[in-house]
Amino acid sequence: MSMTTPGRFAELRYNPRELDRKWQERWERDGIYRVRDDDPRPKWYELTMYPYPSGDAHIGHWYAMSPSDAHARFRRMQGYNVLHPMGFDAFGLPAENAAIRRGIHPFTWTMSNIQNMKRQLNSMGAIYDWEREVNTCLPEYYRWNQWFFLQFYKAGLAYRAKAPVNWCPTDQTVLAREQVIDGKCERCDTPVIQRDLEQWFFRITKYADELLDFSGLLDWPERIKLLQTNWIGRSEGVEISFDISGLGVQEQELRTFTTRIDTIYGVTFVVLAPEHPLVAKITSPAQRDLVTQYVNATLHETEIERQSTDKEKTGVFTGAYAVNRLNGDRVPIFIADYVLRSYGTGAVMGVPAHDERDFAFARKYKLPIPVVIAPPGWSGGELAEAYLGDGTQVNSGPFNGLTSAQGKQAIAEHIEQHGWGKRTVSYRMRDWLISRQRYWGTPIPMVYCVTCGIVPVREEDLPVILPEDAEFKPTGESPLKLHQGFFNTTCPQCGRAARRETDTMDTFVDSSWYFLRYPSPRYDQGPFDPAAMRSWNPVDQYTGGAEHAVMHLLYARFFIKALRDLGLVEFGEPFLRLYNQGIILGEDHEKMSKSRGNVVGPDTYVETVGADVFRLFLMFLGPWDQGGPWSTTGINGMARWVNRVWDIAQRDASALGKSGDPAAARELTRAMHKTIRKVVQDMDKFHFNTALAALMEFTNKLYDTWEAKRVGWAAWDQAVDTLLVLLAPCAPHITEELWERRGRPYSIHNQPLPAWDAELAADDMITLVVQVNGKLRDRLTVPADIGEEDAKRLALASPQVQAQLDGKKVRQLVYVPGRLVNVVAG
RNA sequence: GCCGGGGUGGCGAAAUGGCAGACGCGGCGGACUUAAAAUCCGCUUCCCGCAAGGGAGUGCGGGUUCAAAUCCCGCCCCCGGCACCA
Repeated sequence: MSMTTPGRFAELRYNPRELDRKWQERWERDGIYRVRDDDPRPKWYELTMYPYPSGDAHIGHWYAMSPSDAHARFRRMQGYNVLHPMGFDAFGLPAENAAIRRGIHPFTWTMSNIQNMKRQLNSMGAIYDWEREVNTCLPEYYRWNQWFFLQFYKAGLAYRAKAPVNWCPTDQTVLAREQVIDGKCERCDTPVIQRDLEQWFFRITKYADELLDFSGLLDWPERIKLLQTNWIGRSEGVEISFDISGLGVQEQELRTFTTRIDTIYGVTFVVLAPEHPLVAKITSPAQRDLVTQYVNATLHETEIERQSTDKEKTGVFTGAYAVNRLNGDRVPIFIADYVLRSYGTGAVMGVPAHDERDFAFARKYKLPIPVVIAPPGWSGGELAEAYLGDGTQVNSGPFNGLTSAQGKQAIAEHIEQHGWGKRTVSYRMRDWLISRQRYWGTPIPMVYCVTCGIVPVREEDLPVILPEDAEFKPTGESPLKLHQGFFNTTCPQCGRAARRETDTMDTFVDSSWYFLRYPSPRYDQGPFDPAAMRSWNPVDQYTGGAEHAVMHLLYARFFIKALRDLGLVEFGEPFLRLYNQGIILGEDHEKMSKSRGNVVGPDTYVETVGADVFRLFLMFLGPWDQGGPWSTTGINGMARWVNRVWDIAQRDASALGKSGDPAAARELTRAMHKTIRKVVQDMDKFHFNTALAALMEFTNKLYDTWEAKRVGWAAWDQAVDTLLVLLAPCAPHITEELWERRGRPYSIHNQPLPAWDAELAADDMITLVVQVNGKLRDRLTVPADIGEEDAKRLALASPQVQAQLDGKKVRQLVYVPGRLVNVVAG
């Protein structure tokens, strides 16, 4: 792997390696970050998304984890009993690929990666309590995935069905959705095609409406809620059937879904998805060859080809007609690949005048385009393009003259009265396909018996252990299929020979409940100790990348709602507050990836500048939620500041004398209280960059104060101690060292956060800004409690203002208390 | 195409109706040094001016307001997500 190597850095006044090691060992020995469930302080569960153990932590891991650690430490110092655990999302594809390519067993590969990543994470100096570590690839964890699966199966939330899946023709395997990038296989770039296979699903759509309700959340980014809302894609409409009783097939009607039932009188054709089950039945002998050809062509189309919106609409006439029951019109039935089998009923009514796609289709196949919703000011002529807006119903029989909004209501009622259809809701979201034709995952605990059919494994027989002695061959077949000892089993019901399900679960199943496990990671009577789980969950603050908006975050919300309905948890939302950090890009402003060779590794930085400088630098880069390109320029500035803190904290305050100038002490105290306020408010909102800027300013203030030699040692010491305590969450090692050197009681991390006093933070004198016609003309230093009359008088008296007025008449005086006077003249 | 985020000095960025550019990087100057580095101090948006001072300025164009980076309308560019969902 090529890595950007750091250049030369400013020399630190201490040895960061020794200091980091000293305190990490001491904290570990004393167990100061060990978390107790029975601590009387209020609990705070602050979680960051656990990493996939890829082997080497990169800058992105540090960018996600060191600020979240600082925030958890901040809450800790605010007086909460904080649980901030860490674990590993240890199942997944890369381990299996390593096995195929290099002959290392996925377990060995994963565990050695975890070991290395733990070393790297420990070098960060986080408050992780490793006694609570969760590792999803161990049977003690994944057996509960299987147990949940069985509960879901019993409750009808897990089911098996035939479904189209993404298939990579080169790798000869099914791909997960997230492995399909722009319609291509993420590994070999081969365009993916669709195949129908028997798969296991979780019935997430049952919770679609509840997942749209975010009222149980305390603070989530609007953006994520919007992404989930759009992903779920709820649309209200009408399922309306067309009469096909004249076709001589078993089905008497053809069901379509529309959100524009007001346009029903404008239907001039009906389109089925090529995979629609009716296609074979209704196609006329004359059209059979063409239709078969089209269906086959569609099946061989890649996803990108089929889904491309710029592609010209194509379709084939089936030779059959359907009757629009509202007006008795006989309209042709087509098949076209732009209609999706999986949405709605897999069939749509074609209203060319009021739908862009139908318009293009009708143009191409010379179908009529009657207007049924008159646009405002419509002359009665032909439309140049589809009109999608509201208007007045025309050519709509008894509904003429209504607005389209009224038409929607009236026509829907009319249809329901006649039993031709009903108002219904469609969702874009599909059920969650959890089957993976992979080895390195949780075996799905199901057995196929010739006599009994699909039979669940008995709960007491869990876990279904992933066999270690699997053979990894690049055939695309799961090693489980080839493993006789695993594959062959007996039916839990009748005892006869049976075969095991060889698919494993999507790893998003693991991450849907791992946060319930941290409070009791070794518990073996159930997925979690109910009391421990309850004492911490739900998660108070979750942090992680926004890329998980419609996957992990949505799946976990579903999972918890399902567990609630199974009576396993009492709450309906797993994560009360969510904050998304941004993404750190490479120096080339591109996403970091091994293939681009722009990956930055943290280890060299930690070795040269130490954990604290590196943590601080990442937090100071810019707003945490924004991310941005990596750059080492500036890391020196952080080392320089840390040196200044190092220096200032060790100055001998007795050199200042006992009693200083009270005014100078007052000024230092004021700066201190302002700093406390700013830092506490900013840390609370994850605004690390501005919190650190405030601490830098305060450091500069301390330098000036020392030079002036006007404060006594008591005020000085209090200010320096405060600086260290405020800095401690972000820079845990040096603050602990300096705290000790200053003779303060161990540990700084057990100190309470100081409180600010608004009165002590208040200014005596303020700068009164004086504007003339909105332009800055003067600044006056005045008492903070100056009255309106005095302020206006002083402003007018200003020579700068007088010069600007120059005979002009003063028309208005705008006074903003404590801020400015604007003289309006003309 | 639709949805979301963003556009401010040479650079990372502050400021969410009231002093634009806090803090930091880089740069320039000074002190210390035989010298350099480090450190400390000062300056650093652009233009005019010796200066005092003046003018312009937050992607572009308009508007609201005593006052706009901030609010409103129209447009351009960058990043992310979704993308024939009827």
